[in-house]
Amino acid sequence: MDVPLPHLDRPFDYLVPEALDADARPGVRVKVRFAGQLVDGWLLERAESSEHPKLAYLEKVVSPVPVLSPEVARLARAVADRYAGSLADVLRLAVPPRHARAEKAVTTDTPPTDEPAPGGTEPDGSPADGTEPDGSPADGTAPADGTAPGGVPSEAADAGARPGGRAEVDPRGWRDYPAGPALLRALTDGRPARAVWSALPGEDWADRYADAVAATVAGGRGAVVVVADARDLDRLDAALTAVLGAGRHVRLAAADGPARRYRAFLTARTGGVDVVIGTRAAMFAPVRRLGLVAIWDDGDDLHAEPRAPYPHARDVLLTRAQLGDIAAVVGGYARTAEAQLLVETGWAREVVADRAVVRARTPALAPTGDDPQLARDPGAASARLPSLAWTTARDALRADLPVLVQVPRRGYVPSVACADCRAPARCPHCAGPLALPSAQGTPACRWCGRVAAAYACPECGGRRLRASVTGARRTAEELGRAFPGVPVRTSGREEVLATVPGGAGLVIATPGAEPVAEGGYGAVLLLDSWALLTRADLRAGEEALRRWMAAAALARPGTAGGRVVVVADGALAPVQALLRWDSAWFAARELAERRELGFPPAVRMASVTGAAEAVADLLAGARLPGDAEVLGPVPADEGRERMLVRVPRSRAAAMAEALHAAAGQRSARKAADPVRLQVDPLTLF
DNA sequence: ATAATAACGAGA
DNA sequence: CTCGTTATTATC
Repeated sequence: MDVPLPHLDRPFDYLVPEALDADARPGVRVKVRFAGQLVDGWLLERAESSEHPKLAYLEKVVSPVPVLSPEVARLARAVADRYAGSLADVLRLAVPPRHARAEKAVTTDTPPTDEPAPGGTEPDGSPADGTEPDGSPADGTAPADGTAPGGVPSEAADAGARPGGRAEVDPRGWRDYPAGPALLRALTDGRPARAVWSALPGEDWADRYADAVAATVAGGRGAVVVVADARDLDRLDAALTAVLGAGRHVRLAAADGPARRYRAFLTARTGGVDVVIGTRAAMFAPVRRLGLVAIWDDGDDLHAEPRAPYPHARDVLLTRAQLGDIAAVVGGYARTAEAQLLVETGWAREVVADRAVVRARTPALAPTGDDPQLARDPGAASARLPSLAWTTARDALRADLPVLVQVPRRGYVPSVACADCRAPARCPHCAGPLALPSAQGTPACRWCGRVAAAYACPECGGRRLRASVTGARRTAEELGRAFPGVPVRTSGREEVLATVPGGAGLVIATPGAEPVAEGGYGAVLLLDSWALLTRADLRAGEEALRRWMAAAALARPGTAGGRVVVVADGALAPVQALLRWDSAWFAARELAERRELGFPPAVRMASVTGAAEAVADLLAGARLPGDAEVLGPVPADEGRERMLVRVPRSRAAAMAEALHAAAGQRSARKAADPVRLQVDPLTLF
């Protein structure tokens, strides 16, 4: 039933009239009379009998095309359960709106097929097992030991284990990673390998993903690859066309428009192609014999769906892999704490290069203080640039190489940090972030609301606090004036450049919009790091490192003259991780810290947002697990407030179910005030 | 929205 | 105890 009300989140039985018998197959859209009115629905299953005494008849089959495949139906149910949401909400995300003309064009003579994936997907079965995608138990049972169910096999272990002379695929660039060739072989052999991939600087990630897809296709299976934005999609699209040839894959992105999107969706659904790439709209793409799901740059917040129930592309893909014995690759230049958890629980193996290879590929990286007084060079002074940054840029331009300058976008909420050592100020009680309600006010926790009157910095004992963030844009523009005669290009919100030519030139870009330079940049300057590092966000450090690595990865190797200057204190952990090009180290540290503080992904959290009484009402009705902690309330937008519920990961399913049931009780008695439920919200503050 | 069902209370 | 009325709940 296509109604999002949580108390109606279950199947309903209807009689199928004779006339609709042929068309009424599982997966079609239908219209039924429900509570006196016609509503849209999904035909999930045909059955001989029903428990229900008096049934109404199906009103209409909207289209005979069974757009909802059994695999996706099962996935959608699992995703709804994980995120305390309704199946109808997930299906709205999973199946794009129907476009009649596109449907006519695609479904001329290609009937959809529903063979289960070789891993054994049962149509309409209950969840395969109680394991979360990261290998931790969903409830109670002991965690799996080190033997990963589908880790990347070692070279020795799988020699000769391949079924009858399957095609070999050239591992190409995957040879740079010791576990790379084995990963590709596993994909070709149809084994559910699971990898967390740390890409080398300068790596052509799109080519590597194209290789992985080609290996999967060579083994007779299909693939879904999700990227964050249109630019990454274009790049992957080109790489796949080069490797697979044209017409072997489709792209699925909301930005491509309703008709093209639905056409691509149907092409995949009807088996016209076995490979779907796209933005997060593609995470539910129906693919025959799905053998690989992959995501690039899983730390990008575009991977988080902004519509209920707010699923994250990485988690949807991992759930998908888990349900269907499907291989999974989570890749990026930087590693997220979530990916690190997959590695540490043994659910996935890491695919990383040896340190020697990393060193050979990495540009020369250096930190510099952000004190412009030190700048002796007149150009540097006028640009308010640290001397090292200025000379590095000048040298690259003299060598006729392009220079990339990364400048954070304006508009970050300034958080409060220690004025002496600049450590973010955290609540002594719950470790939430402190904020200043007014310029002269006392700092208060944005989580638990407690006032931290006598705050003392745990790092240095300092008692003074400061709010950071300085004018970033202006610095970058002045930079252009510091190098007269050099062409300046900008890439940002309005206009995003995909590539720039190889000669001398300045490129000023906001994070995520850095163009690829032909031959690589001679220098990359990472400015105003404080704006990134002091953001009031749990992921500030991780996010800063991710953005720096994405920019630094575009520089030439140090051996070819590539240099990166980060204007930040070299002692800070994210800066250290950048200098050593070791995001695995940082992710492990980050995850350990979050275990300590009780933050995701070490625990599962949910936020409940709405009018104060509504939030209290929902939580009062929720039969939460005994070890659940309720934090808050803290003020949210528009006079609403927010509470956080925290449980150990082993109680995640129970918490989601309890919250969904409580929301159901509220909607059943038509409680007017809406309450927003978010499991693993992207921002906790 | 509407029908069923449960709850309630007045009158036989 | 029964019937009619009203609140509640489920909605094939």
